[in-house]
Amino acid sequence: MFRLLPTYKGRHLPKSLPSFRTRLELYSITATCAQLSCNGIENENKEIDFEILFNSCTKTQQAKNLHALLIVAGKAHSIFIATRLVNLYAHLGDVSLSRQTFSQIREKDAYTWNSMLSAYVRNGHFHESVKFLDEMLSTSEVRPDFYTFPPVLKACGNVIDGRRIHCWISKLGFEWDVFVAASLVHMYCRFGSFAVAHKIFTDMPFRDMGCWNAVISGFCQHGNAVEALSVLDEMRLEGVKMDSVTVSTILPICAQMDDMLRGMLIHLYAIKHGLEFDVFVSNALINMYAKFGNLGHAQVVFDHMVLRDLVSWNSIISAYEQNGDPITAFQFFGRMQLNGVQPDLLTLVSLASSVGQTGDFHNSRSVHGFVLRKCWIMEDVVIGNAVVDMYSKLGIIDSACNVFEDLQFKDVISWNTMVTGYAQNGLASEAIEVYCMMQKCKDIIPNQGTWVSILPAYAHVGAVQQGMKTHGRVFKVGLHLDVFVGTCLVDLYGKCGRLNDAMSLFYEVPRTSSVPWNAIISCHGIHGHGETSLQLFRYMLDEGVEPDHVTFVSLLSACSHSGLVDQGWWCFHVMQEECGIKPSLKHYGCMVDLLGRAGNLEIAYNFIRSMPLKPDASVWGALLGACRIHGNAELGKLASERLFEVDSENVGYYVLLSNIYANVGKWEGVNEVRSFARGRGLKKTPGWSSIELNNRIEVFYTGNQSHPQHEAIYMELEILTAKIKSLGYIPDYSFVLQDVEEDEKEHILTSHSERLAIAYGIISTPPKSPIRIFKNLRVCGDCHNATKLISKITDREIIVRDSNRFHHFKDGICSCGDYW
DNA sequence: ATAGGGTTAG
Repeated sequence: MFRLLPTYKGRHLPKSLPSFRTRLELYSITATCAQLSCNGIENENKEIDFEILFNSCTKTQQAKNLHALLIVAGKAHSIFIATRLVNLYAHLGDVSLSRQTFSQIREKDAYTWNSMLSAYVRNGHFHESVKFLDEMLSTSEVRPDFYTFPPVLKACGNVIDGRRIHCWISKLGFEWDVFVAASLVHMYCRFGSFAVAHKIFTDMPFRDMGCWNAVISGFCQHGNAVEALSVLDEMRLEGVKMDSVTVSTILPICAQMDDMLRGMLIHLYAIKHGLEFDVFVSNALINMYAKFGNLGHAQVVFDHMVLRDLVSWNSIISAYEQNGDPITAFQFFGRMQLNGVQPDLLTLVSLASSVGQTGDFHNSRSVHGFVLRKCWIMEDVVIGNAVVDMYSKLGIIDSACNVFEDLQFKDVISWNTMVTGYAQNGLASEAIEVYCMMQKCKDIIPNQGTWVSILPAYAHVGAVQQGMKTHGRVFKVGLHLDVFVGTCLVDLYGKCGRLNDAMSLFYEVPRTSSVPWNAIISCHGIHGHGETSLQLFRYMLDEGVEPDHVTFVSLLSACSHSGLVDQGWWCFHVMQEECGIKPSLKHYGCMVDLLGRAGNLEIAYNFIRSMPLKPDASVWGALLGACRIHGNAELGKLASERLFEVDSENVGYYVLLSNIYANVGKWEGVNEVRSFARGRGLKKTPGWSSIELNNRIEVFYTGNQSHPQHEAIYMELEILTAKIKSLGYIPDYSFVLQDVEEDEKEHILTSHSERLAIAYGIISTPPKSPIRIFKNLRVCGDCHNATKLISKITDREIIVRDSNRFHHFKDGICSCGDYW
């Protein structure tokens, strides 16, 4: 029967020689055909059973081969066979082949048209399906029947199309078919036309489970959970029992409404009524328990499943990924592959997110490569966004940016992800730039996520004016009272030195979660108002808000900025004994900072040695910083040795150590550290300060003379220096870290970036108006002293935020009381 | 050979 092959030609034959694999498949189908044909084609009286061939096709190529075979066998023109082919291609996901086959059929009946219609719907080509229905209605070839309408009702994307189709249904008299009516009800509910839906529903002469479910799921898809539940109650009052469809519709609602009890009761119901082993029900249960953070229950449901499909595997993988256990998520992915289940787009979304959490560089490339090979990045934004997010979480911001730029279609979330990516990698100005580009896209409407990504970027560079403009926009849409947006605003005002504004906003946002509390506690902390932070913490406890690990980081660093050693110990104790939170490295770092800054260097060192965790760079770095403040070169050397064992790449620490040596005049030590750092290819982070004027951020680098007004700035600085000298200012050369002559030292001090920014502020703003400065590094002690006096002679408030905290200078004193 | 209502997402 392989005689069939030479005649296997025509437009369906592939142009090039089929691959070995394809040929194998071709032969196997041909062989089956041959077997059948022995008593089939040769014996004209018997029909070949093509059923088995249709059922054996699992890939488009196989279907094409079968199609070719059918042409050769002269069967393809049978309307029956041709319609089956339309369906086969549709099931395999290739609508264009369905359509091609459809067009080649000369005389089509309602079956054929209906099949093509559902081919579109099944593959998500909703717009085409509605157009196709119009085509069908305007042809005289066939008349639609009640199989025609349900799929297209499911497809229509707006209520206008829905109404149009409803008219046709009424005209043709199919309105009271149960399936058609259920589809109508569902469609109207989806678009929120509950009155119409309800009318059809109550007028129905006969209602089956499908109708009830159509109403309930219609409400759910419209986001109306409360209505959905009330229909459910109504249904139960009428004595109708929930089936597996009802249960799997309602379980996600329980998760959405955070109603664990109801969810568990429905789980019990499912067990009692034997719905437990329905794949949809089990999958919905896994997802629900995952959303409640109850991985144990999710796991039990998964383990008890007899049959698992792709969604089951995706659900358990995402359950672990979303609950912070990416390692287990990956293990399940491995098991899934061992079970021969092929991953889909959603699997890869979870994997990308898992990689983002583990920081696994190697797997990030695998995930990206896999997605590229499958061409999924072109098909769906979601996976593209997930990859962008993955790269930015790994800090590979260039790759993130490349993927982002290559996205064919970008939605709000793509933009938000990119803005957040830059912001969280410390690249606030790039984040702002991307946000500006986004605003130029007319079809992108910012949402809550947009504000949550851009506001921290503004806070980071101190762009309070732009931040306030955003506040206005947020206010217009009522999102300023959203916990997350509200907290970002609190943080913005706090970090931009407007504590009063931060406080009044704080009182407006809902305060039942720890999120806004953490922000306001931290804001008072960096302003040196440690006592206020502690007071807020007490209020928080009084209001019954449960503190989390972030709360204690904010509190401990607040204590540290204000030198509240005893209170810090108290917090450290409360955290463990009363809140049951195990201290993390961050908490230990804060404690070392607190003790060290207060001058208890020995205690800090012993504290580190008694830690149950292996100290990381931030812990040793805190000790090193304390040694710099208190001029302890000996312990500093020890701390730096431990420090470079765990992190030898951070320039900041080399600078600190060399500063310690410079401070005590050990210039050979300075040179040693510098050449060591240079040998590792590390360059000192240049210091800069910025000031926001007229919605623009101006940046000054230390010693920079390229500013258009630099002459005026230096002249102003000379005048200021002369004035403050008359008030008793003596330059403190211990902050000059170069081994140079005295007059050179004075020049170095006066051209520190913060002084340039302050002088610029003084000559560019009206007298007595406050000046707000940002500095990327810590303010040096000499500048601190000088700024105090400048605030006095110019009668201005000068607010300087450095990498560590706020300094509020007024009338010759600083809010930090020289403790910084 | 065709039909309604169901589970996973950045």
